[in-house]
Amino acid sequence: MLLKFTYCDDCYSPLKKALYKNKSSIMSKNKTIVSKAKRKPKPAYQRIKESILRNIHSGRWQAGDVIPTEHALAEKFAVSRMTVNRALKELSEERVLYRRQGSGTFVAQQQYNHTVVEVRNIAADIKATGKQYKAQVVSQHRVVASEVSPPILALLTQPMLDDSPISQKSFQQREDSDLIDEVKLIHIADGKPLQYEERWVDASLVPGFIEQDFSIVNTSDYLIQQAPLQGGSYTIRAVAAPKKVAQALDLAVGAPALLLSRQTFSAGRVVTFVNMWHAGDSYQISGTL
Amino acid sequence: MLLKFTYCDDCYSPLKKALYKNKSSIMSKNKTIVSKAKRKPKPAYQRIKESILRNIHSGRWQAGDVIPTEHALAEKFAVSRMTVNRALKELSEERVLYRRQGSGTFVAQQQYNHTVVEVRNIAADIKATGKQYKAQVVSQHRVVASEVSPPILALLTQPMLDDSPISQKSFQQREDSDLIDEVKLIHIADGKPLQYEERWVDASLVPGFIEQDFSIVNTSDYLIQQAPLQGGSYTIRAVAAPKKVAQALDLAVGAPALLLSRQTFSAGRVVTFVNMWHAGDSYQISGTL
DNA sequence: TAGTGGTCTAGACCACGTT
DNA sequence: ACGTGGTCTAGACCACTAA
Repeated sequence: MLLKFTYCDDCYSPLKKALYKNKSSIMSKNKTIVSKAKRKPKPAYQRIKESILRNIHSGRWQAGDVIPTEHALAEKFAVSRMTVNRALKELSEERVLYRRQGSGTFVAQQQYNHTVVEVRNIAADIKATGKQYKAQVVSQHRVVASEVSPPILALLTQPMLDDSPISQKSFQQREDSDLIDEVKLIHIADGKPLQYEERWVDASLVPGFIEQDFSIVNTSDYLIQQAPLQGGSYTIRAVAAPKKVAQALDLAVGAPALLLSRQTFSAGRVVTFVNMWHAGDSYQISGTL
Repeated sequence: MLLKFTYCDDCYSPLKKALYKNKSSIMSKNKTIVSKAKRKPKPAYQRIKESILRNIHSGRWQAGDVIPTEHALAEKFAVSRMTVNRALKELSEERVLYRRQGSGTFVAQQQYNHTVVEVRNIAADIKATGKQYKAQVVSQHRVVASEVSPPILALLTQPMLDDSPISQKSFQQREDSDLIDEVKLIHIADGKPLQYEERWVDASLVPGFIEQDFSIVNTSDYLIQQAPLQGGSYTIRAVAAPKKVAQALDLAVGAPALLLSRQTFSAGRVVTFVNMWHAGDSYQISGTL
């Protein structure tokens, strides 16, 4: 007699049930011999995830399809619902599945077009490569809001993106008399200028900011210490280097520069806005997915 | 008499215990009156997360400090250990904490310098904004590897990053006679060219690729369907637009362009390498953190 | 060896969507 | 009304780390 187990790649559960049944203590003593197999038992939720991924990659489950319910999978894999729940929750965090309460769990559209980039602390990055890091302060002073150029002031006043952590409405108007700390500095690796940083900080939110020596203290590090940051928005653009940037980075005016701009929020207000300019030929953002 | 509840921001648990105790059915009937308060009860794990975050932001718990054990927190918040575990697991996934089995749970270094960027499918993005999307195929043909320019061929042969999902060593050499599919096309939104895409594909890994009509089928979408992608590497740079790009995007030669390059891997080989060029003044990568 | 986190159970009540 | 996922319990065994 032949048994076919189509659709059931790996539902076996290596002596799980027996082990966790604290009620079945009768048989537990004389059965422990059965499986001395040394291979580390992969966590059940992992095996479930892998099985689901196989079903998707093989095409058996197409994008948009409903997959079996938590109850059904729990029974199939002979595990508790919580374990299945963990597998499904992680897969939906990984955007392989999506879940709708009351409806079910579905296969998501495959989206390997999504690229996740990580932009890091430049000082730490330079030091990590073994190069000598130096920060040169170009200017550093406290001004009243009315002295800040309107486009910059706007970015200190309202979010630049619609889906920002803070809604436009909840923003409060800035007074002309508000104090803004302004710092401009150059980050240098082995003598080569790598980044020109222009930063504006709401002085009322980070009182001691302008007194720091930014050739020693990293601006971001200090802000992170002082203000409980809640989120931020950023943009990455390729721009023609304006004169001030060209001078700072030792470039020709109009040369391509990578500009990373970032707003950071705390307590419903913009704590800081920063422009980070990089020479196009000596800086890139990279990573893996 | 005065009771002080220092260090205990929100350990109260809104009638949780009673509700879940199916044993305490004696008192359940005449006590339900107590809290008709309509405010939606936030999940317990959320309240625990928020409490921990407050402890960190207030400076009570410093980076590197051990925080109370799961058992202790479970008791403090009057919840089960699994619930505390969920809160701590999520916070460590969010890099607020880190955990070491056998040692404890610690406050991580705050790293809001890390910016995560998401680059998406441009066709879908354009359509999502309500603009009319069009793809114009510039060229499309199959060539032997020896005809591909050496720098491009290298990117089809080996990973461009050290921390790529595939190690350099495991890479196999490419034969001159290997077939490469090459496609160049322009992505247009409401008549304005937004992206110039140059793509090379290992023809042996994606057989039908070159026969597609890429004015209809998105290159990435097709590849995702055909090959089980395992990962990728990318770089983002600001470059001066070369002539071919300038023509395609209607730019001046040398104008700043945002270049996103990406390798994608499958089965230990590079499936595809793509250069995506964008006019600096009409394209930006943005997001929130 | 004692204490930590990692995983798991076999139930439970609830909010939500579909019918 | 019913079935789905969301959350939670009060235990349990295990692997790991440190004393």
